[in-house]
Amino acid sequence: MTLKSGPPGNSKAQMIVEDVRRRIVDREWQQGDRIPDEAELAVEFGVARATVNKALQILAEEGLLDRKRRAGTHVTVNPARKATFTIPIVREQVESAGMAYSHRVVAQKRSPAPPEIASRMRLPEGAPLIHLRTVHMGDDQPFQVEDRWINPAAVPEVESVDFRQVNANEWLVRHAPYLRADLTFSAENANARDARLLDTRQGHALLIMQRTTWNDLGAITSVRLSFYPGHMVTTDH
Amino acid sequence: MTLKSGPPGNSKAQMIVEDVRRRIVDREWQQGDRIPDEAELAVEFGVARATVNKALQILAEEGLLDRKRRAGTHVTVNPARKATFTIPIVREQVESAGMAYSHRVVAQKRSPAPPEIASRMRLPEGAPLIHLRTVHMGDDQPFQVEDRWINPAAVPEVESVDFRQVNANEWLVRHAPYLRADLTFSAENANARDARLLDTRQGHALLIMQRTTWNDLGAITSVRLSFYPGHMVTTDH
DNA sequence: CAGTGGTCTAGACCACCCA
DNA sequence: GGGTGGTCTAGACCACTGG
Repeated sequence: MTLKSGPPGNSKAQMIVEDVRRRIVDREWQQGDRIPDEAELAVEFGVARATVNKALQILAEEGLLDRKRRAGTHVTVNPARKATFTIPIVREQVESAGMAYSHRVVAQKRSPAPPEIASRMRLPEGAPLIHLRTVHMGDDQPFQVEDRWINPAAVPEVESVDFRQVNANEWLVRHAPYLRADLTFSAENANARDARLLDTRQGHALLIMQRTTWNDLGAITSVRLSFYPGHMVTTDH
Repeated sequence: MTLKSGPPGNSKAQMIVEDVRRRIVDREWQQGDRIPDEAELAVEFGVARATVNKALQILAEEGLLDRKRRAGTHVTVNPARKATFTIPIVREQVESAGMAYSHRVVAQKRSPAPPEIASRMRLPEGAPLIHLRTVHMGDDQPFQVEDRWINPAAVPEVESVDFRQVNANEWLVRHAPYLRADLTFSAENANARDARLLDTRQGHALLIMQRTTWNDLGAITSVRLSFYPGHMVTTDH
């Protein structure tokens, strides 16, 4: 068999990905089955082994295949598949919804790390940090409350920035690339301050996204985003 | 320069990934800068161009680099980076927390698709579906409420399964591989039924995860998971 | 149109690990 | 020990697009 030229999957590797995925979805190859090895598939598809290898690695990353040396390639039994989503930049998010973006810094001060933040950033309790609280708005309606801690030890230039004038989110994105990030979703009832800042009722369920980033000097920033009630976060397609 | 053999990054491509990422984090290459082309880097690192290509493609997928033919490779200006997380299997999640898993099917019946579900599954309103409501428990405490709609048109075998005996989550995972999935996070105040099933107060903020999957025959299933208050979902590292 | 990334190939050697 | 995937290479041709 050769690759069907069908409604193009573009590259040969991509076409093999789609063909193999289809065989799995159609249960032609069932969960747990061992599939032919790379050399056989290379002959079947009429391509080099490296091309088959690339395709199967993509499917393995997706979680559809399990690959082991000597044991061969098997269809995953419990395909606990992965989802990806893009970490949004608030301003772009607001503007892509057709609204005018603005933000307001509610508080900015130096402050020693409280226990919870220190643990999340893996810093000693009481480490000197900068604490910011910002409201992000679309068409002057509150959209998201940002509660951010920044570690000057990891980003020395931050000392001289006035975040009342520059959006912290974007300044950090441009000046402090990170190596590693943690991201957590949860839900909380709006407390009095959240409710006031978001212009909503106390007790309303809020989607909370917490993110901490690190570079080689340590934690850069830890931020807790509270979204306006009803907001949804969706994975990429 | 050749690759440092350092505290192994394993493969050459992976070492190049780490070296380039470090140059960006150290701001040796700044946002917007054009970096040397593949051929130059291949010489610098002492490897074949294909190896550099693989490394740079990984960094481009991560969102750190922008690559265009003829224009070359640039450091992304707004690195809206991606996060991935693994879609959990409830039972494994409970058991990995050291608790005994059990589940209870609260309701199972055939039911025409209500408007919201039909739209989410891209089916005509009123399409014949199977509706399941299940409570998942750890050590006999409610952990998650699952509200699931299954489309027999996409998974004919489902007609003969008794989900009181078999966990729907796992049965589907094993018998109905999917091609595409949607995933959405939001927060809602517990309604009376959620509160009763989760053994908590009405109004408590719940993290909601909604997922819909498709194969080539159409939507397979759409499920709405309500987590016990305080639950967090975290990305992979 | 020419420089750059995208992809493929044939071959090679290696690393792992099951039998 | 031997079969399998993991990776690399040198070279080639192509596709896109910026100058």
